[in-house]
Amino acid sequence: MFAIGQASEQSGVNIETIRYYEREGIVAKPDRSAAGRRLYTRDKIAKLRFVKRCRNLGFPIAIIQTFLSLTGKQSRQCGEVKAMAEDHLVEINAKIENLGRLREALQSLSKNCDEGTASCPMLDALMSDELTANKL
Amino acid sequence: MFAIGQASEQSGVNIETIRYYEREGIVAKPDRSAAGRRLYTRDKIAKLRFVKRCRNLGFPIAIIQTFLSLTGKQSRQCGEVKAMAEDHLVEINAKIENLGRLREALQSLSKNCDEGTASCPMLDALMSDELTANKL
DNA sequence: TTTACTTCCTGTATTAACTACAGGAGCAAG
DNA sequence: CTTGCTCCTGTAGTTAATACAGGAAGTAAA
Repeated sequence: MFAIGQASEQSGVNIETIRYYEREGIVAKPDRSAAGRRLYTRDKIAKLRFVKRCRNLGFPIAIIQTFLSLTGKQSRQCGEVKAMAEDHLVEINAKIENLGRLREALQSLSKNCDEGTASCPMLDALMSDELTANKL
Repeated sequence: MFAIGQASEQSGVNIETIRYYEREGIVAKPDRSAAGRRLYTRDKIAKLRFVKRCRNLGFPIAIIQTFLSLTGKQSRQCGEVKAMAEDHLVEINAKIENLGRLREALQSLSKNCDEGTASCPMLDALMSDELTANKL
């Protein structure tokens, strides 16, 4: 079992943020030591890390909670799980596509620098609404 | 020239958010009509759309401002531009990798549903710290 | 075991990035 | 010229954190 400071270090989630997630019911309450200190299992720390990653990718807490809930469902609710998973796949694919375009833009910018040119056609493409505009 | 409502519709950025960005100096002030209404060029709307996409991908405003500033720099500052672009590429690659893993997890979840199995090994992998833990 | 140092506790306040009014003015169609 | 929409400024509320304040608990050397 790990103290909150270790949980924070291992998950990348700020100590204050961990307590905030607990207050708001975003993650389950951890056990407490005799003196009332929070004690985290590896499993709970893994969940914190997952939340951290998803937040970093721009998913709101509510969506992350559905991600987490998807894993815990009984197979009885399988149809529902499947539908939700597939809904989110569309959004995730759009994000991957947009990140790919941003990456190309920055690569092109970096390459143009080597060549002494100043403009960047990739950045213009990134701002255009011709592709995936409706997905984000 | 477009009114703020049209700019909002075309960029996906809420009207109130556009005004907020202007107040905070995140985007340049638009021209005004004789009666004082904001008027947006296609170019300004493209920038709003870019900000929107980046926010959606989890980048904070400050980073997005550096993205935007990268395009406008003189080639004199090329070295600096290149270094910043490459810094961000590391982060973007980590995001793409994590999104790829999330996608696999959801696909595996959806597939497991078809097969009647309830657990999801991919989601466990997503929560592990063995890969790219330090990048996000 | 007393002293010193660090981590943790609860509770409240502040921040970042929006989002939602309130109250009033401008514009466009019938 | 009035009905209905969009826009204006300004202020207040929301979400997701983040930052203290003041105190208790663990840790470890003197």
